Amino acid sequence: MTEQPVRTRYAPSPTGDPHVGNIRTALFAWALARRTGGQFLLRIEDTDRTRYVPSSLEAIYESLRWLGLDWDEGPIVGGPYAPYIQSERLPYYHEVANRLLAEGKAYRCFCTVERLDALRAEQQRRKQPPGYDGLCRSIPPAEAEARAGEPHVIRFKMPREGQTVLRDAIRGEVVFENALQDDFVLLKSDGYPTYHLAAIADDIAMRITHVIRGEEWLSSAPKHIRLYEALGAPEPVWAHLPVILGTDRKKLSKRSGDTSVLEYREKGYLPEAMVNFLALLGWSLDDKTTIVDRETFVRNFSLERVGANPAVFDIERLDYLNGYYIRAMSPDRWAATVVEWCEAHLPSSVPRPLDRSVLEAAAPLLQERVTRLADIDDLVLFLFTERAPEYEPELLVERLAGDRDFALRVVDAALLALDALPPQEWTRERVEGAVRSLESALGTKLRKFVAVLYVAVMGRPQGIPLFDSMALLGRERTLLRLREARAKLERMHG
RNA sequence: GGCGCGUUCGUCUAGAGGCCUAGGACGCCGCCCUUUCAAGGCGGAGAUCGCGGGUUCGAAUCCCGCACGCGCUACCA
Repeated sequence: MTEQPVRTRYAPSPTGDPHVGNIRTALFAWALARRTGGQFLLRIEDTDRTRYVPSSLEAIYESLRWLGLDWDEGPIVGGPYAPYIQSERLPYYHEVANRLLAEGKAYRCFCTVERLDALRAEQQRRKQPPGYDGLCRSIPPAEAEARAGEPHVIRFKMPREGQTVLRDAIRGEVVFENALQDDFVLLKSDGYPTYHLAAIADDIAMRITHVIRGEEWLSSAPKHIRLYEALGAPEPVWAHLPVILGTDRKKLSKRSGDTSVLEYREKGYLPEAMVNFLALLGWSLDDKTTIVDRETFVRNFSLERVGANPAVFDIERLDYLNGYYIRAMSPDRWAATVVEWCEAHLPSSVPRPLDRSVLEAAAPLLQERVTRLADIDDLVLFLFTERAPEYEPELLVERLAGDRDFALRVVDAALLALDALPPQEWTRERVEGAVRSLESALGTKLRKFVAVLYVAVMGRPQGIPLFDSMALLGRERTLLRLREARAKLERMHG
């Protein structure tokens, strides 16, 4: 509905790698900005020096880049409201706090941490709503100014009566009793602002029109609404996104599964799959659509179609989408993806650079059986080793009801038929012909005995098609592996 | 404890009073295809719409209560 260009922002705090729930918020904020032809900003909220993790800055940029969420203003790219890192904007927050102080909308509080702790403990013991009791609110301004050199914080004067109404784009009206709110801290004693001050002061300064954030902020919305009012700024459109839960229905965290966005990249998930997955976690296009590419998402996104109920992060849906996008790739792009992935992920014992022609030939075979890029590893490793990857002899007869003698006959027959193929005739077609000839030689259907050959060649009973595998492997390595399999079978009996 | 949000197949969801004997997708089961594994095709099971009251000719859809889940309750974000 919103056709006016909108300004949204993603404002993470650098306390670690961005989590999927967090990045979903970024995705929605980004989509709304793009959809309306507005701007999407990135702002770093590093006002808690004790939780600061330097490496997370790069992780934030990398996560956004990976998913294609480009920011119009923010770190690196700059913008008219720079700087976009809060620790570089301290003077501005002091200015805002002082203005509130001067207008009597805030006050200095000299209460010690000890008193606050004791107060909270007492309130809990008496089962009273916790919160600052407003002791320092009554200190005469003149006295407070005289004591300005002492350690203190600056608190906001919340109204003590009446209600504050939040009009949320996703949840409708939410009413809060002012009597239940307390005078929250604006400026900490270390001179840094709290989230409340910094976020709102910046949202105002940066002309943010739509504040899209997680549900965990819903409870503090009245504080923010009152701050907007005190600063004489028009309220933005608020939208509190539901939380994302783990399979255990608890808020997604390290305990209930992987949460770091970058970890999904390392496991071989495609950004387009992740975007599609995240887009449908809380938002829907209609009653049928489940494949939503980035463009479709942007073109159709609206806050009106975002649900208010928490969603479970179901990895199986992500897997499905990832497989879908892998199969949807053009053969060329897929081949390039395979080469790049293998160069970076095959064991270091495999010499580089890898043989591109082998990987390019295997690519189409991989495309229809890979869910995550990491699945490629086990599927192609056998092509880059002299012998078959290590395997137990029992594996050779596993699908033959343990019939060792039969397995031996299969291998012998295969050896005979394949050895008869001269090197220049070692093609997929001829290999297939040779192997299929075993049907009559052994008097059994191919499917009844191929498993032995799969294991002999690739060390596992399943993988990419056998004839292609043998063709790619070449005559010598194939025969070598069959002979080794034979030796294993002979030794087995015991 | 208080305040707030939420509650449709196992999961993501469609549904904004009659189109719902509740639709789609993932997953699951079966069949087909097939050199393994997949992929693909076809079909199936699966939600008395958290529970209880209302309002209405009629409620998944509106109202109230309850239950449960989650969030917040810091000089953290």
